[in-house]
Amino acid sequence: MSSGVEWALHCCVVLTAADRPVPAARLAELHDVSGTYLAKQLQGLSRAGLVRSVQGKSGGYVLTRAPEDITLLDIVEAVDGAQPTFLCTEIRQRGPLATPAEACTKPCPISRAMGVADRAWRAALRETTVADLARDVVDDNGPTAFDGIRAWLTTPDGRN
Amino acid sequence: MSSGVEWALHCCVVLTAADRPVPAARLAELHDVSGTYLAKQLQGLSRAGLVRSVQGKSGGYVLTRAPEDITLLDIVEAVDGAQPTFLCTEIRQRGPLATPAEACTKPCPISRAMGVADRAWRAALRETTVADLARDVVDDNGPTAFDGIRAWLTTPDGRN
DNA sequence: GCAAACTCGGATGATTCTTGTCCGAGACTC
DNA sequence: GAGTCTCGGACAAGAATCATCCGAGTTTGC
Repeated sequence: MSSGVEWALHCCVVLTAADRPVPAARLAELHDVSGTYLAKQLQGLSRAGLVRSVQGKSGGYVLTRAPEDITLLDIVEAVDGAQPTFLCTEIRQRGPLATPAEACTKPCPISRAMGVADRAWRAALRETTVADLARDVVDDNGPTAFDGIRAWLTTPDGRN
Repeated sequence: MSSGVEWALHCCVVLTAADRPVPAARLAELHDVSGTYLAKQLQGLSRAGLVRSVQGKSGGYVLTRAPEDITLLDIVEAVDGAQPTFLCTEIRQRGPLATPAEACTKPCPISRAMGVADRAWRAALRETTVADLARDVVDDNGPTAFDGIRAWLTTPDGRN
């Protein structure tokens, strides 16, 4: 799994605390990661409609939905793509004892079993929302956890 | 997910039908894949103890356990490694507002949620055994499905 | 109304991991 | 005891990720 997913997840959580657009560069500085590359992940979130990009001088990214309506699966699929973890290449149709194509009406048993596991994984990701994560953060770090972040995000531009 | 996993899974299923060691090259020919590379995956299965390698003239690979005692998870972890799909890089401890290390007694909420999903995926893979897959194959392709494979596998060496 | 500055977005290159290959060590057969 | 076939680990090529740059568009302030 690409590490860009981790960055995107953290960004979505901190965007919960922001009440105005936050530039990608600022999010990158907060997490101490490559700003230009984080921008790529945010573009993915933007294409998926999870965040809205605001251009111009005081632009940046804002969540489009309420945190309770954004699931982990939404973010993972937005960044890493929605393709299943296991891709069946139909090797049963190859080789000297290949199964004829007309007999392959349904996916092969291996593909089916992997599909079940893939759906279980996605179902688990769908169970957790960004709001849940934000609540866990305050449970872990205290109710003032986001106050400092909100203040830092909205600091005009001065080096802190 | 690496495609070597798919090859290894198919190999384990067909090894169910073999009653003597099958060389890697023969398994590769059956599936029409790179023999030298398939050998690499089989090495992984061997290290994990799922198959036993027999050297010498009539050597090859044999399953070490009964098919109903080999789960999909065993094979996936043997080939792809047992590392979790999501690796937390602890970016909460980086940047200007880094969480102090002494406050990080437990994994961050994001890591925990991803861990839940990862365990759900693995639990699903643990539910299916190689014996289940073999049974599904005969359900799909008829009771004689493995007869041809067994005969072909045990054909001495002649081009068929 | 206009210039300027700041933002995102897609096109472009380096690095790491997967994919694919090779040859040597060891074991069984004859 | 020689030969032949097997696996096992070390060695390159290709692909995907990771990282970067510059241009298009928008808002801001004058």
